[in-house]
Amino acid sequence: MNPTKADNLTTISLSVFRLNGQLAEWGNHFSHPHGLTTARWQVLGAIALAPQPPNIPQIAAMMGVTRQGVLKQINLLVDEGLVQPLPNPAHKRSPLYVLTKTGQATFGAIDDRWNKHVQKMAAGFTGADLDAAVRVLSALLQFYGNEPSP
Amino acid sequence: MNPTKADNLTTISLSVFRLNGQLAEWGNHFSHPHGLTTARWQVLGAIALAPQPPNIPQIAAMMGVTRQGVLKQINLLVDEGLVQPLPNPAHKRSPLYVLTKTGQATFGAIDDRWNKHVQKMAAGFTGADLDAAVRVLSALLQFYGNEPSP
DNA sequence: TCCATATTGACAACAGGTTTACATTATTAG
DNA sequence: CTAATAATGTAAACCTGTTGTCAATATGGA
Repeated sequence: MNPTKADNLTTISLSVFRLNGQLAEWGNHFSHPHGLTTARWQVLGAIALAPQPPNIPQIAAMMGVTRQGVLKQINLLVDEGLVQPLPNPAHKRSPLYVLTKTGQATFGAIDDRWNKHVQKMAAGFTGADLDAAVRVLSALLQFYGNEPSP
Repeated sequence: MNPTKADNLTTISLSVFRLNGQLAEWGNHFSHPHGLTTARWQVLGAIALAPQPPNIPQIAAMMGVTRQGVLKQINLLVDEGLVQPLPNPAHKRSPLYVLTKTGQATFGAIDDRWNKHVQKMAAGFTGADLDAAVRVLSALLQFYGNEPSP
């Protein structure tokens, strides 16, 4: 008998756990030539793609993690010279963060490689399947992001 | 302009990271009344659903994590009386693990609740979308599980 | 049988993240 | 303006998982 819709939701949940681990490991290898890890790459991306220089809580909100978690990576990225704190005129204790010249070059290079990678991968999928997967994952994010568990 | 297939793959990748965090947190709440965490629940499930009592490396392979990671949870589950080591006739140092009476009752109860949960959730999705999502995630698992990153 | 190899458990060190807690700074209500 | 409240940075403890390392046990080929 075919899997029910409920069975598929279980499969998807388990796949997310497993794929998270695989993606994080793959990302560590992928970003290693640039001197990054998956975590630092994501923080770099959050800063690079923000419409305005963000502070730490804004980066955390964008990534869906806690500000304390972001803090560790930010401090490392500042030490490494990829990210630079700007004085925040609106909040003396909460600097805004921007990429340094080096940070921009690094993120530009890895983002190019990533885009080439997904363009290659995309050939293996139909547009309809990818659209459906985006719909399903977005709905799950919406649900589990708001639902106070029973 | 509509997102390209490559854009959707990027969206899916970021969604997996974020959904992993949300699911883990939700699972901690969901399993808390049973005295479990998401991690222990998964280990319990791996043992419960194995066709034969597994040893630690087999559980790790089933879950896609390292045997050392499983070891920590197993030792806790044994201490809590949910899991029991059996002497392994085929390998003196590698016991097989089964659920205790308590472990079976606990897993049965939480698995029932989970199944009720996904059955409710399933109403919000079309069968076609869920099938497509399973296809996409399975293909990604296949790819990232085998690909030595460039 | 005996030895090289692989498997496995165990432990330590590390990475990434969360929670808790506290001090400092902004914001807002009164 | 002042006092309560919220937001933020910072640090420490913990959870989960990884890698690296070692010792003990199986396994298989000579």
